[in-house]
Amino acid sequence: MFQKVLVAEDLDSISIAVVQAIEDLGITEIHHAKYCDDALLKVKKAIKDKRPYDLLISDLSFKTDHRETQLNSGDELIAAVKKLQPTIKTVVFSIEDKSFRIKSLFNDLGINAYVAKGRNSIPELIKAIQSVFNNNSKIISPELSHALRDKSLIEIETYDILLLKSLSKGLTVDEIGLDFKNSGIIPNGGSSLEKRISKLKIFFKANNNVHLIAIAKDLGLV
Amino acid sequence: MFQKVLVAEDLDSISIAVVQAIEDLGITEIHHAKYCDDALLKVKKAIKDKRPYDLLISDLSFKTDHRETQLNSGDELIAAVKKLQPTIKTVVFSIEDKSFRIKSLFNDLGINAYVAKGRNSIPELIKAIQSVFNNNSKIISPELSHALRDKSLIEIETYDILLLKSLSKGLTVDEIGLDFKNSGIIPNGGSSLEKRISKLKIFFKANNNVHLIAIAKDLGLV
DNA sequence: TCTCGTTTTACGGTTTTCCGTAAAAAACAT
DNA sequence: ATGTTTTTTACGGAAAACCGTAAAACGAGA
Repeated sequence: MFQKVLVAEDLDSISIAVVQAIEDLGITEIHHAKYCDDALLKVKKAIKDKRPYDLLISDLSFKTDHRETQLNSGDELIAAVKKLQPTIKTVVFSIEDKSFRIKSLFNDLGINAYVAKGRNSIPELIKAIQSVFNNNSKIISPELSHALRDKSLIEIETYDILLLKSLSKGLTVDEIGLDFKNSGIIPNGGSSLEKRISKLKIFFKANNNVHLIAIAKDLGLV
Repeated sequence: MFQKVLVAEDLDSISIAVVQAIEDLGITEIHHAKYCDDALLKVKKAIKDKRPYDLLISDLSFKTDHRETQLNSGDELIAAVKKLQPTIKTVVFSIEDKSFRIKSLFNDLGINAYVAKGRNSIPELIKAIQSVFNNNSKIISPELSHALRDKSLIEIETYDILLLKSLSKGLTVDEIGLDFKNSGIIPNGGSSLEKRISKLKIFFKANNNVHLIAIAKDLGLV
């Protein structure tokens, strides 16, 4: 089994159970960080000491508080950690259930497993850790197994997200066009932007821009 | 200390720590439900057996899954329980941090304490339970103590929420007017609706309707 | 009942969205 | 190079949002 494990999780109510579960797996060296920044520091130190972590278990969203932080999400933490230690195994443990998000974790960040926090998630987490140790990859909670197969969101790209974000900031189409032009983003013609928004409205079955943003917010796209 | 306590919490990773914490308080009779419906059943049975619960600790949001449920949130659960047993003490333990929401829990549902899930929430939960036992009320996590004082959201009423919800469903102002007329909600004239929306836009510093709904979504108003 | 003040509604003009069609530009294959 | 397809942009008209002003309806107090 893994020797040295790091848990990044802000909620104490959750980290207690996670750490306990890992202990029950017979892992003795377990460290825990409540902030992404602290987690990264621990990873750095472990590498420096020539005793790197075998496994990182991370949440995705972290509460913001008084403290100034560099890294603000599990995504950023994992990206930063993998830069320092590309071979580390990673398991994400989060409440997030949007296939769009989960897919990008596997494809863009190359995580090894995704376990959704739920009514029976601790046993699932255990199984996922064991599976990752046996060199399996792309482990995912049973109730979300559809997420990786789900084709429906694959055509929503960064450009669309940026467009939705601009709309949600209250910009008009004209203003977005200018903004994109200044940032060198294409297409940026008013008509193209309208067309793209129109496509999104059809895709999400939205009646108008207001409806579209409401849906995008619900899906966690923006 | 309380004799008999019920915990309503869907996430196993959290309920483990909560139950442990309550055990450490010396409470021996602790029950736990993963669904609101189950929690209500337990309350009913306890009343029938003439051994009602002294305290209910509940989460607010519960995941939906395959199971059909009557009650879908902690709000609904607490309302239903208080109907059967008005004197029961209630503590809400949730990630929610919108002052609008928390205020309504105290004012409309009459909860005794609100503890925000966070980096140090288990000790806070313990303190809150002890405080409620000593007949204190309106206990709230330190980082949210501003929420009850916060005047800013007090003038946003049910009517405004309904209006924002209608907008977020993609209805036009005309359609909302008709809808309100059919439901006997006043005012329902197009001009009045526009004026009200305009007020909301000023209040929330929104550029247009799209922006307004984006903000409302962020605040958890709709 | 009358008056004053507030709320609700009506109306008109401007801007923006919304939704077609079509031209221009770019990407691609042969 | 040349023709074809796809993408991007331009344009125009109808609908809705946007925003100010003014009339009508309502409610409380004298």
